[in-house]
Amino acid sequence: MTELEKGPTGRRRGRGARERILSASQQLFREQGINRTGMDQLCAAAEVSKRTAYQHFTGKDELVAEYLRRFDPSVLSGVLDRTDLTPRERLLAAFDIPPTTPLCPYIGAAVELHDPQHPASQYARDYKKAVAARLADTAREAGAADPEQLGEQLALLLDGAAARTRVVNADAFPTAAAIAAVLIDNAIPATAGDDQRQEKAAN
Amino acid sequence: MTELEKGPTGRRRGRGARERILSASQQLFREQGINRTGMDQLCAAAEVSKRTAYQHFTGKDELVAEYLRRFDPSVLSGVLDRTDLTPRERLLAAFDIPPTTPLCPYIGAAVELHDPQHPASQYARDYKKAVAARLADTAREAGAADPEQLGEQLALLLDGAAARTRVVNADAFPTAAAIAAVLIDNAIPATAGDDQRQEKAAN
DNA sequence: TGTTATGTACACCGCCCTGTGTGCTTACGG
DNA sequence: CCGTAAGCACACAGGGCGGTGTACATAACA
Repeated sequence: MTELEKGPTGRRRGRGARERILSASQQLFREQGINRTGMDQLCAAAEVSKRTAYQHFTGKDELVAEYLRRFDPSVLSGVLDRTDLTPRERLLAAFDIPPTTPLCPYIGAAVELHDPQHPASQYARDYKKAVAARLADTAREAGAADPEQLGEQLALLLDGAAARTRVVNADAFPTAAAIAAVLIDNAIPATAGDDQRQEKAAN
Repeated sequence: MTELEKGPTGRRRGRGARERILSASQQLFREQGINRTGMDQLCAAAEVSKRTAYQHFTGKDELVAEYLRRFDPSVLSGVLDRTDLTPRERLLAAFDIPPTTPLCPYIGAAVELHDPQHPASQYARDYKKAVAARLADTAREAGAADPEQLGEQLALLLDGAAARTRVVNADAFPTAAAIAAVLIDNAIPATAGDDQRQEKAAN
């Protein structure tokens, strides 16, 4: 990526600086955090002059908010939209995250910025609610008795796994997946599933 | 508080500056975060000269680490040590946190500092493991089939509730408590409990 | 009483941060 | 080919940060 594709729309004549900036943000904000990544370093990594960066974004705050908006299609939605899996399998697949992912950036942004009014914090809040809603949708599709509750529970498990992985420095997603399996099997009436019917002590 | 009690041990002749510094840390680090709280502001709040602060702590890093060490006895241990509750009730009581608590400071520190080698991060890691161990002990006492697993699961739920409460800006501990109830009832064999024996679909 | 540990007041340093001002170069589109 | 918008290089402002040096005040204890 970042191979100076000048942008899909045809506008912007030069070499797409904005894309490079956002691409570098993805990497640096994840690796180092938001507060510990200066604009100088970020512009250097993006091979963009600082002046140009501030012509694309009014300030770091706006850049951070825009950086957060670049995760939507990729992370979770892809899993929940897969049609080759049963709804129950999709819910469980949400916990099969590759061990490379360091920490949910939304949690990181909310903690680092520490201001609920910050646009990035607001977006993080919206996103988290949207994830819970999507999980609830899939839960409903899977025949859960109380889809909203199950969606909220699974969202909490995802957040817990992300946070605990960060703090303890060990992958906590398998534990979360085990809990999710119990919750899902408990929430789906016995008649709902077709092939997915193990006993609840899946361990 | 902060009424210049000169310290219980009798040592330290002046007015207890160290206590005031740590007391102010508790408040400011929680309210504003670590990175967003400068030493100037902290010293002003503690009514302590900056020079004195740096005579008590070699640097901000050491102060942060010491600040984290001031939670141990109060937060969770108190609940798990209560003898007037059954082990199962104690496990559930861990999720009855007052809505005042903003965020688990250990998660906040680990995210803000962003360096696993930082002494405060290491202490946060140790503490989180200790909490899981204590939960496992209580789980064993409650007769759980796999106490370590249940302890780790409950710890993950606590972290998830804390993180999600912060991001979504709404209390997530009731949801976590509901999950905990399911897990506990699933993990404890039917013959173990005496009075604590409801069916698993507690909802 | 005097010594010493403790705390204070205040100025100061160097660093890095976000953010700009100015003038120059490049690439695209007509 | 030229005009213009996009990008670049560089220096700098202004401020907050962590941290220190110096000289002075006070409290505890001998």
